[in-house]
Amino acid sequence: MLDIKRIRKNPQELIDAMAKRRGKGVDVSAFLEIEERRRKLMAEVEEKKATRNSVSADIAIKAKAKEDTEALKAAMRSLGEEIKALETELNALQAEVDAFLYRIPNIPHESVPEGSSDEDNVELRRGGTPRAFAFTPKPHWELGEALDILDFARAGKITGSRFCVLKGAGAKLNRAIISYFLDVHAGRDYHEIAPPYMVNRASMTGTGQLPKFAEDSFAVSGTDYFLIPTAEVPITNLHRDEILQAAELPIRYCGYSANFRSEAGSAGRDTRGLIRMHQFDKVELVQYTKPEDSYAALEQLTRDAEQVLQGLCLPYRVVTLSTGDLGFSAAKTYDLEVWMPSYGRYVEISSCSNFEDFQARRAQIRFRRTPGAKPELVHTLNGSGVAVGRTLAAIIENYQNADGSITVPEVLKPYMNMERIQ
RNA sequence: GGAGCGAUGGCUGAGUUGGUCUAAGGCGCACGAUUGGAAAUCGUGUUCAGGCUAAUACCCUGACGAGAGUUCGAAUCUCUCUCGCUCCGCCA
Repeated sequence: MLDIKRIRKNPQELIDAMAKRRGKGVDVSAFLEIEERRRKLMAEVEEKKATRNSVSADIAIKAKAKEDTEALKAAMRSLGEEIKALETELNALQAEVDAFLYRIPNIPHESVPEGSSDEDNVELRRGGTPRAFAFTPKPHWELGEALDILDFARAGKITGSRFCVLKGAGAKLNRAIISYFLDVHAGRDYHEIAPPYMVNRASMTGTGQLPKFAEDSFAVSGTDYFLIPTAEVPITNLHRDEILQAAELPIRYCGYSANFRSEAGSAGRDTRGLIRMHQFDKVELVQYTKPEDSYAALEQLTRDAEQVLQGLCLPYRVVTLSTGDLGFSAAKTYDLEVWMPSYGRYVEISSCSNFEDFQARRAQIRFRRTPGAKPELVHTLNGSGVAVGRTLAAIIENYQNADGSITVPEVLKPYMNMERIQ
């Protein structure tokens, strides 16, 4: 959510930002008109309330002095009805203003390249080199099924499409990846969190999944809970409605969770393999920082995420998302993309974003610069560190051998107690 | 699922025969005094949001878990909901 005062003061900034995002235009002038009416009406209501408050105080004094207060009470009765009617109108306007504010995306940072889509993302750097295979590499779903470590058919039977059953060494490899990621990050000053996999509506609103993207999440029937689409939601909401102390910042968390996404609108895309699942594992990194530190933190967070790919010796690259590809809540995002032989290209495996105060304003996460100072909004950041399912796929493909076996990456051997999966 | 109790500021904790209550006291914190310096002590101050505004000044409005109601007036009375605790039941 953006600062309404900032929009009032500089509507052009918002108009320009929306143009850069190439999204459907938000009608800024219509918004400003409603907001103007809201403020006028609010002033009117407050004035009437001030009258009622002072007269009510008079009534108390007169009643004590045994004077007649019936006339005043009658006058206040009708004033009360007036106030009630105006407040109903005011609430409606407030709801309109809120609905608008909750659906405006964040303003991209000035360093974000302008563009219309992911084709305009800018490559920043690469790590490792795609392996030159002496044989024709197979996709991970073929290798996985042949080794009987991935079972899509039975997942389809017991649940449905876009689910997968991991078996034997596949399940173990998945577990090894999670443990390795957590050990790396928790060993570098990220406090480990094991969050709930369901959250309430306020949490989903706090990080920006609601109200605009309700169809992307799974709601739990009979409750007001949602399955988390990412651990970002519970971990960023950990400090919702809190005022932190400056000395506590930056706060750095890492956490593993399963993630659930409806993948509405992606029918037909990535239908084979582990790339696009309704349920997938991920280790997430989250930071809360002072505003002036957030862009340095974004660089660091991205490096921290990259480290596990380097550890696994997986070829990857880092791209800066263009304004057209930037997510709703983010001001700036770096994607980490891993080399996927079956796709013949780099595939997103992590998304590292600075949300500035966009989520903090929604979730009311603040801090005091010095004891007694006025609370200010923190900046929030997060990044995958990294997606586990896609890592599993990348390992299977990049570490495959001519005979269809998979060599276990060096750093995972201590977790696996095996050299290869065959 | 059943019964009972509770939710107040950064924290703790009064206030529930409705009326100068944003709300005592304490802790914490800030500033000052004291001190060679510190501790201790003393004094003063210290909620947040919105509106107005050049203003983080003044003034006005709102907020005592959330929402609705009664009333001239609600932390206080009524209803609904959420969360927490205790006991019972069930259960990995």
